[in-house]
Amino acid sequence: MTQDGRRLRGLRSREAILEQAVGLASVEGLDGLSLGRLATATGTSKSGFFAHWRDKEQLQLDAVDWAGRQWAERVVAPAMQAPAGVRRLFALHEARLRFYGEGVLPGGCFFFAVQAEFDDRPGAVRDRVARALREWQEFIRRQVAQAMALGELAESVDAAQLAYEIDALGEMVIIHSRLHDGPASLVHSRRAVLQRLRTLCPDPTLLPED
Amino acid sequence: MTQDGRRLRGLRSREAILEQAVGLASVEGLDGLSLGRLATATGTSKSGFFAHWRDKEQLQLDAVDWAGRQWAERVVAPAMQAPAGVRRLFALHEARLRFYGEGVLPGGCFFFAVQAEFDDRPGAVRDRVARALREWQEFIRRQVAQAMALGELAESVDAAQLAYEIDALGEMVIIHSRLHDGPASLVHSRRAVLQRLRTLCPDPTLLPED
DNA sequence: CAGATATACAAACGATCGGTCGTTAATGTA
DNA sequence: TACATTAACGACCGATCGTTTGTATATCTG
Repeated sequence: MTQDGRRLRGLRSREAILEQAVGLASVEGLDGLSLGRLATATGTSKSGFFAHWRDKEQLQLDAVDWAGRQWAERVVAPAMQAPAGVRRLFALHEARLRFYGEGVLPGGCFFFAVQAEFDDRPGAVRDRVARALREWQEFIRRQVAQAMALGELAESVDAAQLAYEIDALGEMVIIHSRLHDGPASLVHSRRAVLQRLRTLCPDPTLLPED
Repeated sequence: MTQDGRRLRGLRSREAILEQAVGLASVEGLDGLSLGRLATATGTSKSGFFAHWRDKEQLQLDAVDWAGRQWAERVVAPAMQAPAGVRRLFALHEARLRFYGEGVLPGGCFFFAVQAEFDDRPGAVRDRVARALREWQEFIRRQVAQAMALGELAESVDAAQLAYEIDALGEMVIIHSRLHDGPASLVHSRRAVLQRLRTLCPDPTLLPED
């Protein structure tokens, strides 16, 4: 093996720290997360972080990337196994709800917490978050367009509009499930998207009834 | 006049401080808002706050109430002038979008910022926020039920489900408009709710076409 | 093996945090 | 008029914040 000592250990602890950081940030935000608490949670020292990152902002930027990769692996990738079109579109929404429902992150959703924190605070972190969310929104829009091309959605559909609605109904789960409804929010969100797609789909049998 | 001196001045500055606090909290959250910055913004001293509130949490609780009153005056009240039923329901959504679009609060929406901050943090503030949002959700649900009773919405409608969808599409505007789309988000949100209501309404002429 | 590099730490820095204390002056009450 | 209350302040407290410095050591590179 080429490297089994310092380098690998460094990578490992780097990954471990980022995982903890993303988890904690999903609860208290990326700025609300203090280096002191992160050190306690990872069982290391505050000053040790500066061997990996120049300052807190660099750590925040890497945390955003890490959360994006986690989302790609745990939400996007599973959904891509469904056949392209309206089924994949709904699989995407269900994978998202599963991600929330399983409590993968203690705060529910990293990006929700972070965008609420940084939407009014200019800077590199805000730009990185905005880009990630723009790519996600654009990804949904492409799935809608593909479903239209396959004839699985009415031609009258406005792809950007439908993508906006699906994303809104997904994002809303975090707010509602944590603050009052609990699991009822998941049901509402699932049903809303399902019925919306079934209405627009010439062949509703492609989708579950309920 | 019964009081024109110390008492009234106290009330005035109390209100002025709360207004500033709600505005700042819509940007950086209720906890992200520090007493030092609030003092600077209001042109007073930190220690002066403790003549009005026992500690920061009491100020936060009053800020939640103040924001709730502002919402009632600037969103609910105007919408109540529309005739009951599906028109009032849509007027409610439009009043909300107007509130956001006019930039009444520098951060867009107080409750959005605060619920993202406190949804995972037990305590009195979280409970107060949760109650306010539950009442708001319940208020929308009653408007849906009333529209159904008036025969302006199909009987097959699930009131809680529709209320959830309308609220989700309203809340989402804050995220999207601040982080990427800008005004396009307002258009998407308006259209989504309008078309949803028109589909469910036996007499779509009650609502604008677009 | 020698020297550079990478990982990690404890200790301390100035700044800022929420909060306390003592004081002053204006006002309301008896 | 005498006294209690209220609004507001400056000075200061201990805690915590992000960050810097210096140091020790394990690992790579030559």
